[in-house]
Amino acid sequence: MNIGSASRASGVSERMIRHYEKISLIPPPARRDSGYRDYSDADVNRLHFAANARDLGFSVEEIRQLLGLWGDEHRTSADVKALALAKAEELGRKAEALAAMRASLLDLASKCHGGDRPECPIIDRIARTDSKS
Amino acid sequence: MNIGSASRASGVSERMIRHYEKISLIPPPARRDSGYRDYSDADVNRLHFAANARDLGFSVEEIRQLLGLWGDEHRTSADVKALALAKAEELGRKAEALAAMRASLLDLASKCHGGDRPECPIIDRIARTDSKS
DNA sequence: GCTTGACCCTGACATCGTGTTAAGGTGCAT
DNA sequence: ATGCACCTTAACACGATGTCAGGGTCAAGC
Repeated sequence: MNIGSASRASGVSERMIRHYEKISLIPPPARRDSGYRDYSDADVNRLHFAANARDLGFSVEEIRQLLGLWGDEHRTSADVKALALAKAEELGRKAEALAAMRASLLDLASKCHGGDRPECPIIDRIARTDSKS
Repeated sequence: MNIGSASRASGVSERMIRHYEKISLIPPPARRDSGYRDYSDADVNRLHFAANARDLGFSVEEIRQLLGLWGDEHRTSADVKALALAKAEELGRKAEALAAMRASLLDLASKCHGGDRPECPIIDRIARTDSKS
């Protein structure tokens, strides 16, 4: 299977397939005489696994860990669970940070009449030297 | 004022002050005979404004817009409010996406006993070809 | 056989915000 | 005058991805 088909079958762009190969996230596939990459079904499954993990917010290095655990006879489900919970906590922290920024902006906006005069508490607040609200 | 003092006074790292100058986010400061950058209080205020906006989650290009509005005699507070509300919405969308990923992970983890056996619904789910839960 | 268009190859540059490091010049206090 | 803290520019790196350029390959239709 050529890279284009593998890309469509796995949901990973051609660009990223080549990238994952370069950083050894996936093993180099077979090559035809022409030099074209030739992917097996197992290769495509691996790519699909990576795409799914990426969609769950895992970084490339974490995907590397997960790929190592995937199909490892000696893995324990505790290993995987710990990874998932740690990632969940990290995502939670990021989401909270964004929500806090959003709340600050909405608070500022609520104090701004929004008319065509220049007075604007948003700008005033951003310009303040004593940073905190 | 040298760049180190300006950095401490504004909360922008020296690295980023030079970067902001290179991308014309801030005007080039005066130079001493030695070539050292020499910042005025106005320069520092501008940097501080940028730092505050950055902390609120604005991108460099958005900070450029805000700097244009800051001190613009003809600005309307509606301009600024629209920018703030658009940014708040964007932050909200990002936060929701992270929260959704987090929920998926927690859901998977709750179905994983976490013991020392290899059975693991997390891995099984990530490996599935029909992506969606 | 030849052309055409779709596909593939590698390599390089861009993004965004920031860190780090290297190799050198300056300013000031002892 | 020595040393240390500070400044200068420039370059390379991250992480994940896009895009472009300049080429080779393959299969189908003429």
